Amino acid sequence: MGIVERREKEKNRMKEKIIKASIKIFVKNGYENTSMRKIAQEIEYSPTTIYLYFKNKTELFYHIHESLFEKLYKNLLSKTDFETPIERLRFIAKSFVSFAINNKESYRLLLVIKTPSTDINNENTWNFGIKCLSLFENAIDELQIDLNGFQKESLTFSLISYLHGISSLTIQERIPEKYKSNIDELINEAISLINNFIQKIKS
Amino acid sequence: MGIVERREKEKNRMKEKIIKASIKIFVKNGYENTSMRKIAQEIEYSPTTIYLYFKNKTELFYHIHESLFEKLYKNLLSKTDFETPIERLRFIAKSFVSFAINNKESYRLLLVIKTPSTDINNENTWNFGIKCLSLFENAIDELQIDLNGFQKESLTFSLISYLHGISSLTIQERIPEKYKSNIDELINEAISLINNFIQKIKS
DNA sequence: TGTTTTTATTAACAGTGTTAATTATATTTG
DNA sequence: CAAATATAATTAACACTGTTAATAAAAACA
Repeated sequence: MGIVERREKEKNRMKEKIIKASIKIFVKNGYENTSMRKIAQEIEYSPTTIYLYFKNKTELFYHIHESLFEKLYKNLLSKTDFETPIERLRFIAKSFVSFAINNKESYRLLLVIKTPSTDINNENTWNFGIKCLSLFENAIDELQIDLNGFQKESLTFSLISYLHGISSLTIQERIPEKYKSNIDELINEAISLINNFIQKIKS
Repeated sequence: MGIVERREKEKNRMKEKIIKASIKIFVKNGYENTSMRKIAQEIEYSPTTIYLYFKNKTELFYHIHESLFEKLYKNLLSKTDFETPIERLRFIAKSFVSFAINNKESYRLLLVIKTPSTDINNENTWNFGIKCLSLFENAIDELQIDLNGFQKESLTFSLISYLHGISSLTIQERIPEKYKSNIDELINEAISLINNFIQKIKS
């Protein structure tokens, strides 16, 4: 059954082609300013062809979402050798914010815009998102501190909330001038805050 | 010149009418799902009439933006008598996150969505936004701690970033189940973190 | 070759922000 | 008061949007 196999392959290649073009358009224009017609133009097919491979814009976006998370994940893992556990955590935190600032539209698509469908929030469809979270969780784990019954997840979420707050306020340009300070400094603060919080738990 | 005066008044009344209807629609449907036609329907005028009072959707949104910030501001000020300065800070912080969670779409319009125009980021047009920030700044001020040369603004921004991170991740439903913990607990953590950070600066 | 299945396209619908042209309503002037 | 002018509101239209139904083209199977 070589034919069936080839057609399967061609179908996947077409899907990839659409996704690749979509990423380009989505990242360039954001979600709302990306139209099916623009994507179609990019791949030189008619707009409705896309609907033969993806149910709708939402479903297409999900694939882009995943692949953008993968990109973030790779960024967080771009360095793996560290002297101390705290340095690892610091690196991941800095990389996270750097990614947001250097890939504004990607970050918006990932964590800022309203999810076009609740389906995306399905845990099963958050493969690389979960992986990113796990990186933080592991880094905190590696600090080998006795959390004294305190929830590790809670601490992880705290750190991520803080980093996301810095990132999103920055890229959405919702910060008045006087508050705009050195981002590096802020991240160091974030780590300090977490660090001190840990100290407090220990004692 | 009573006629000119009356016409001026009528113009303002019409503007108010449009703004009031717009708030309703914007808060109900979000920015993207609010159309000029829907607003027009609400006030029982033709869609293009709105353009006689506001340049475009963006300019109309700016007025809504301001009035939503005012609403937030009033929330943060809904209690003013406190035993200790730290309790004041805690109240403001809690109120901020509560506002976000109880007024999701309002909060999205205020601080999450991509600003439709850079004009909105003009400092002059952020009256109540600045006021909200000042509340935090003052509350931190009142702690009467020696920041030891550390920037007060930086600390304020840190706290707000953290609170915004918690708020936006929560209402945008970007948090996997296992990380969803008690919001109150998280806010207390936020204060603790800030507190501990302050302690560290002092020493 | 003829028939069936798959793939792609065109036409269409209801919706969007916004502008230009037109009508209706006041106000001012003769 | 009637005519001319200024203001307010409306309708028609344009170029977009996501998406579906109907049609055409291409490929696979008989």
